[in-house]
Amino acid sequence: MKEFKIASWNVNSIRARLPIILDWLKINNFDVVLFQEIKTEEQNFPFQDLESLGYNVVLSGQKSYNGVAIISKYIISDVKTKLPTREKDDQARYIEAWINLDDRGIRVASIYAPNGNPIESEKYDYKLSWMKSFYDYAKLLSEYEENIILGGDYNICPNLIDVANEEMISKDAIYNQEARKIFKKIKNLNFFDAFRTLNTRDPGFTYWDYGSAFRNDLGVRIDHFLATPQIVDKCNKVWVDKDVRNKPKPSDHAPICMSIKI
DNA sequence: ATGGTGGCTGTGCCA
Repeated sequence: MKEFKIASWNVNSIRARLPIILDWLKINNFDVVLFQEIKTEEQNFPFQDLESLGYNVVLSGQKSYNGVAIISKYIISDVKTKLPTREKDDQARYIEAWINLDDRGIRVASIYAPNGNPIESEKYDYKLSWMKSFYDYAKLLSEYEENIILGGDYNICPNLIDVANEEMISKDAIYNQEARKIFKKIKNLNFFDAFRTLNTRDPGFTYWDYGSAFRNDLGVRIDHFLATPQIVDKCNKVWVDKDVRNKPKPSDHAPICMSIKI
């Protein structure tokens, strides 16, 4: 039995956020972190800074947009840098790895789902198409009955409890019915929304727009851990680290964090 | 908050 701590954070450029990220890692000492929107290719990724803190690093990079990474204090194997149900997509929105915990392991994925705004554009069609591919793959994964954590920026606000006020999202692709329906279907495959399972009242916002939104707590919960029951049974806490959203030059997202006794 | 911010890139696009 040991404590395993994992976080997921949309950093909105890993290079612009590097000082904040390094300080945060030193203080919090997570075993695994899933990053989204690293906004860089492999050649400019700050490997050394992260490796010097004791992390193994894998990533699927892209210039300017998107890009996802996984860092782990444990050995990483079985890496997939694309959704197997969507091999041809050239946007870097998915990376998966097996985290080797002595005699056991956890399959983790860092996902960055498309934002999809505005509705009734090809970007929204792309979002739905991507989410359907993700659903198809989640269905395959669900058959293995493993320890699985699918974490990241889903760009989906599941319910009205997950937003400060309804007006903020009424015409937004993050709250559009079709996208939310797919999110629900993934949960019906036996993936639990870990934050909402353990926190029934706390809104758990993970994103606040730049400007005055954080000051006024006009947030929305769009970053999620979807986890198999094997994980949720061992999970004792899921929380959002709001402090780091209040630093100078922050990301517009705060990390979602989870602690498991495994 | 269909941009008043912010990060890249390259003089606009994306969130």
